Amino acid sequence: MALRLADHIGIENVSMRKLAAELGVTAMALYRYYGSVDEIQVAALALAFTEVDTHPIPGERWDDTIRRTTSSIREMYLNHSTAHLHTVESTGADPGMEEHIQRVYKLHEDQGIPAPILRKAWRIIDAYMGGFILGETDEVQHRSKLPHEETAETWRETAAGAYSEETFHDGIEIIIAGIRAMAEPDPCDWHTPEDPR
Amino acid sequence: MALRLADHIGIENVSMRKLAAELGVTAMALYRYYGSVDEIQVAALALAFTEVDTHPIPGERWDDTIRRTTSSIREMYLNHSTAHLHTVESTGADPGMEEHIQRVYKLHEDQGIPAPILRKAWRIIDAYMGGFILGETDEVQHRSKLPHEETAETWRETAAGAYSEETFHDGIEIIIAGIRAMAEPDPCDWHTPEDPR
DNA sequence: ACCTGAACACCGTTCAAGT
DNA sequence: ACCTGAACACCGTTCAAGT
Repeated sequence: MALRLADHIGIENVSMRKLAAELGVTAMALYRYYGSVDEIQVAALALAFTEVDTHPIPGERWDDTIRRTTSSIREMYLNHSTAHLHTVESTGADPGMEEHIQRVYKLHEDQGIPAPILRKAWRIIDAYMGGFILGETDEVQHRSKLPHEETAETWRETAAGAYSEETFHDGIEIIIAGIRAMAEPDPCDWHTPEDPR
Repeated sequence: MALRLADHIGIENVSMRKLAAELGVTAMALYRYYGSVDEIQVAALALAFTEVDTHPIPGERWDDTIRRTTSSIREMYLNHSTAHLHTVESTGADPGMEEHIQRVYKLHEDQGIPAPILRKAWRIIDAYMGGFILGETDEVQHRSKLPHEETAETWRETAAGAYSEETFHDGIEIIIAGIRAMAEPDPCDWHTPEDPR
């Protein structure tokens, strides 16, 4: 499959010809199933997203759901860091990605988060995740070939060590705090309903 | 120059051969000045970043500095939205980008923000900016060719309208609020010093 | 010093042709 | 229905050769 090949050589190097060769077939045969090489890329990305933990946990609080799902997404990208999935330009309009977005959205909707809060929270988390993953996978990529000076200035240190699990959670906590501040005076005790049956 | 050509055809379509033709020269001549096509891309990105407003304003408060510089970066990317600069993979290690990072970092350092606060704030803002710009420029790109259904479900609406000036500022405000919460009980009255001369 | 031409090893995609 | 071969119009990059 395209994702396995991407793990080996990077998604940007998955060409019609190489993928076809891997499948023991000619490149042109792939056009029966995918319209272009970009379509194969977003299909591989959507497949990777099926590995993300988005199942509902009865009684789970909304902020714990955010911590769990965002961590799972980050881990998925790290697991496939050699595949450079962050370089895939997904419009979000393709069916595989839509399914994932819808699943997470429903999770929070069912928790009873008011729609305007959810909208704003969604947007900032989406942007933060995208940026963090972009930066972190790039850094994982280039870390080894950096000069790694001991006498680095503070600003350089900050820019270079910008990505780690701790940093990721710091950001998520800041955002959760910001959402609480935004929702005031709502006590924010939204949570996944207990299993009704 | 490469940036002008990128504005016309998109940076990902700026090839050695096309750029050389534009300059009335052969593609191979460019290798005297740039080692590869990727080098030309980050040079174009660095050039675009010189358009960003990062000058110090005596007396300006730290949060206003954040609002000003982040807005300016976003506007720069929007001004060059046809160039798809967000697709450029910059390691941050190239001289042009380093200069920009250093300038903004010093701005906040001179305001007296404590180093640990600045580090955390920098990281989350960097990630948020990266993700927002990635999402917004992609959306600007694909907006016209989306189905644009009137009967869209809420989740789809949220994902689609995720990027606008208002949304951008909402996110920045949430982050600023989060930084204040993180710094407590510090009153956070950091600001650019008055001109000493 | 600076530029060129030809070449190499690739791409994505189309399309008529095969079974 | 599904796959192939050949072709087209591109790439980035190398390198010996020109002035």
